[in-house]
Amino acid sequence: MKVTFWLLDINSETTNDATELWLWGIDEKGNRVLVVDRSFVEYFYAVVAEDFEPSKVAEEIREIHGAATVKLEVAERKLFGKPVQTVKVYCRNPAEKAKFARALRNLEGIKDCLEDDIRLSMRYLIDNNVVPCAWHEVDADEEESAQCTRADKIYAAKSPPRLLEKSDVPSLRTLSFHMTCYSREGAPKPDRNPVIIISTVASTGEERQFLPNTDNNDKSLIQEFVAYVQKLDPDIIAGYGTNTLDWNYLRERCRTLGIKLDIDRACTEPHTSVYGHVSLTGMANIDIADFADQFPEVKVKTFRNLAEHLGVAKTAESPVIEDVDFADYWDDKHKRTALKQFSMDSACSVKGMIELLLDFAMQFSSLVSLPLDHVMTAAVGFRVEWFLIKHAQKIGELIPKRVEQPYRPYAGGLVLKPQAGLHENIAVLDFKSMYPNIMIAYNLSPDTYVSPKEQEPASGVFTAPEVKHKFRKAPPGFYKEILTYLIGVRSEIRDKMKTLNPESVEYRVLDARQKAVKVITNAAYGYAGWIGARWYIKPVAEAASAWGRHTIQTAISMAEKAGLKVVYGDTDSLFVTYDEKKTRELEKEIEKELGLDVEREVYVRIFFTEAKKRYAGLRKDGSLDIVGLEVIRGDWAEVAKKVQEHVLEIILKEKSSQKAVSYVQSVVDELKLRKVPFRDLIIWKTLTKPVEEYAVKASHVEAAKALKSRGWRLAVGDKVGYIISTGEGKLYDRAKPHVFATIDDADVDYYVSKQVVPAAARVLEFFGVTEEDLLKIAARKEQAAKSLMEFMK
DNA sequence: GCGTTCAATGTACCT
DNA sequence: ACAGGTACATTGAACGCG
Repeated sequence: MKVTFWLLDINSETTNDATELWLWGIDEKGNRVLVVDRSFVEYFYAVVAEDFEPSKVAEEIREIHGAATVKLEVAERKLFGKPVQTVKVYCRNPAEKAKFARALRNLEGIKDCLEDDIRLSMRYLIDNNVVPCAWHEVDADEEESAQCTRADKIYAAKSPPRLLEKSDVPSLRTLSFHMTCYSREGAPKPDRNPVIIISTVASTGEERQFLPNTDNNDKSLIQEFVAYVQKLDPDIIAGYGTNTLDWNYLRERCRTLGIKLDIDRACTEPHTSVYGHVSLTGMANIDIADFADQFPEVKVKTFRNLAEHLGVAKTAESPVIEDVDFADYWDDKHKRTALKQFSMDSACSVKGMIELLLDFAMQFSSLVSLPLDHVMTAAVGFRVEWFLIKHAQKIGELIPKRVEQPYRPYAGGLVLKPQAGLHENIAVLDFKSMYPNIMIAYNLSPDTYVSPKEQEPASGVFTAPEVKHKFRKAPPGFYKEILTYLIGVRSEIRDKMKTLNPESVEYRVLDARQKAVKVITNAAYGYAGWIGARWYIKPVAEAASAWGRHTIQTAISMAEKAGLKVVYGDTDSLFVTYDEKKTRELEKEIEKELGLDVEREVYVRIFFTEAKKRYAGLRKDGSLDIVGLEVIRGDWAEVAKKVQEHVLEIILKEKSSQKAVSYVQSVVDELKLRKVPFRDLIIWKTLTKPVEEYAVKASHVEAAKALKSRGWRLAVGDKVGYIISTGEGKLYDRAKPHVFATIDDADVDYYVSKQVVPAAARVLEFFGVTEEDLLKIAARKEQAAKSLMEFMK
C-alpha cells in the first residue's frame, strides 16, 4: 500500500549483517508512523590510483576481501572536479565499514577510500533524496511491532520513499518544559541532588507541574513526568539549555535512582549524539539556546532576556530567580509558591519561543537535510556542508575527508578611512550579496580551481586580481550552481510572499524558508575559507575577497569620476555625498559594469569618528543608525551607553555640542550621587576559556571565580556581570559580581572617568570638547557644591 | 624605586 | 567548529631616569 508521511526523525539500527533505517513520521490522518527500510546496503568508495585498471582493482578486492563485500561496482566520479576511477564497495557488515576502508587503503592500486565517514542515516537521506520535515510517499506493508515502539502504525518499506511536492506542515504535538533542581552545595549534582520541579506546557495549552510527594524525594516526580510524556506522546520536546544540562542531569539522576528515563518512541534513553545534541528517538528534542546566535542584539543571552526580546516572557516584571537561590526558595514556605510559579512561567516562555522559532528550524532542516533535532545544534559551517554534500552526491562529486590543515590567513575586505566629523546628506550604496555574486560571476569553486601546476583548460580561465588564482570559465562549478539556485529560490519565495497576507501561516513558513536560504547563501564564502571545511581550498576564498576589493575600488573610481565624494566604505559598501541624479547613474553603472545590484539608503546627517567601523547616521524618519560605537557594545555599562546614545542624538538632530555637554554633566552629577539604576552599572563580559587558563588577570575572570566559589555554575561562553567597586588595587581586584553588590559598593569615579566620559568624549571631541573638559567641569561642579556645603555649615 | 611606554592579552564589533 | 579587518581597555614587563 501507499503511505504518505512527513519525516520527523530518522535513526538506524545495525546488526552484524543487517541494516535498518527507521523513518519516524506523521501521516495525513495524523497517525504517528514508523517506516522501516531494510533494503539499504552501506558502501564506500575506493579511489583507484592512476595507471591502474579499476576492474582489476575490483577483482583484487573481491579475491582478498570477498567475504566482506556484498558487491563491487566500478564507477567514475569526480574529486575536486577532477575525474577519478573508483570502486564502490558495498559492505556485508555495516559495523566494520570504517575498518574495512582502512584495510583497503593499503592495497596496491588504491589511492584512498572516501565516504566511509558518512553516517548511515545521513547517507540514506542523501542517496534517496529523502528530506527531513518534508512529505514523502512510500510503497510499504504494515507490520506488527516486534520491539518496543511507540508508533500508531509500523510499515516495512518496499522501496525508498519518494519526496512529494507538498509544503504544508502537519499539526505537531509539542511539549515545552522547565526543570529545577535542589542543591545547598553549589551547582546541583545528579548523584546527590534531587529534581524538585518539572513544569510542562503542551501545545494544547495543558499545563502540568511535577513535584516530589515527600520533600526532596524525586523518584516519583520523574516517574510521573515520564508517564506523562509517554501518554502525551509529543513530536517535539523543547526547553532551554537542555542539550547541555537538563537531559544529562535527568539521565544521570535516573541512573542514581535506578529508574529508566523511558520517554522516546523506541523505549530507549536519551543519548548525546553528533554536534552535541541530545537525541530522543522518534521525536525531535529542541534546545532553544541553539537559536540564540540569531539574535545578536540580545547581548546577554539568558533565557529571560531572549524571552523578553521575543515578547514571550510570561510575566515581564516578576523577578528572575537565580539557580543558586532555588534551595532557599524551596525551603521557605512563603517563597516556594514563587519558585513554582517561576518554573511554570519559564515553561510557558519556552512554549512561546518554540512557536516562534520552529518554522525556521523546520525550513532549515529540509533545506540542508539535517534532521530537525540536529540542525540548529550544528554550527553554520556544518549546515552549509550538508547542503553541499547533498548537491555533490547528485553531480557525482565525491565527498572529501576533513583533513587537518595549518591555519594560513589571507587578505579580506577593503575598509576605507572615514572622513571624520559630521556630514550632511550621505548615500550608502550596498552591493547586494557581493561575495556570492562574485563567486558566481567568476565561477569560483573547489572544483573549478586551476592550480599553477595545471594546464589551462580549453574554456579559458578567470584570473583573480592581485592574488592571480585561476578558475576555469566553464563548465560551471558546483558553488556556482548552488548559489545561482539559492539566489533564484530566495527571490521566488519573496515574490510569492508579496502575494500573501503577512499574517497567514503560509507567509510565515515562506519567510522562515527565505531566511534559511539567506543564511546558507551568505555563509558559502566563509565556508570556502574555513580550514575545517571538507572542500577547503584557500584560493577560492582568497580570490573572492580579492575580487571584492577590486570591485569596491572600481566603484570608488566610478563615484569620483561622477563627481561624488566618497566619505567611507567597508568591504561591499560605499558612503558618498548624495546627489539624486548622479547617484542613480552611479548605481546603474555599477549594476552594468560590475554585475551587482545596489541597495541605497540615505542619511540626512552622519557622524564618523576617526576610527573605521564606528559611526552614527540620522535617517529621514528621525531614527538613528549607530554602528560599532559603545552604544551597541555589550561590554560597556548601560549608563555610558545611554549617555553616548543621547549625545549622538543631540549632535545629529540639533548639532548642539553645548547641549550635549550639559546633558553629560547632568548624568555625571546623578551618577556621583548614585542616583542611577544599579543595573546600569553592570558590565558584562564573556568567559572565552576556562578561568584557570587566562594569562593575565581580568575583571570578569575574577568575578567569575567569586561566583564559582559561591556555587554558580559557569561555562565557557557564559557572560559574567560585574561592577567595579571602591577600594584598593587594580580593577580586577575591585570587580564584584553584580549579584553580590549594591549601588553603594560602586566606584562612581571609575564609572565617570572610565565609562561615561570616554563614551561621551568619543563623539564630543570632534566638537572641541575633550575628556579633560568633561572631567574638569564635573570636578569644578563638585568643588562648588563642596564649597557651598562648607558655607552652609 | 618609580613613573612611562608599549607589546600582549582579551573582547566585541563590522561587513 | 563560516571569513578577515578593526577598535579599544587593561595588564604587566621593559625601559628610562635619578
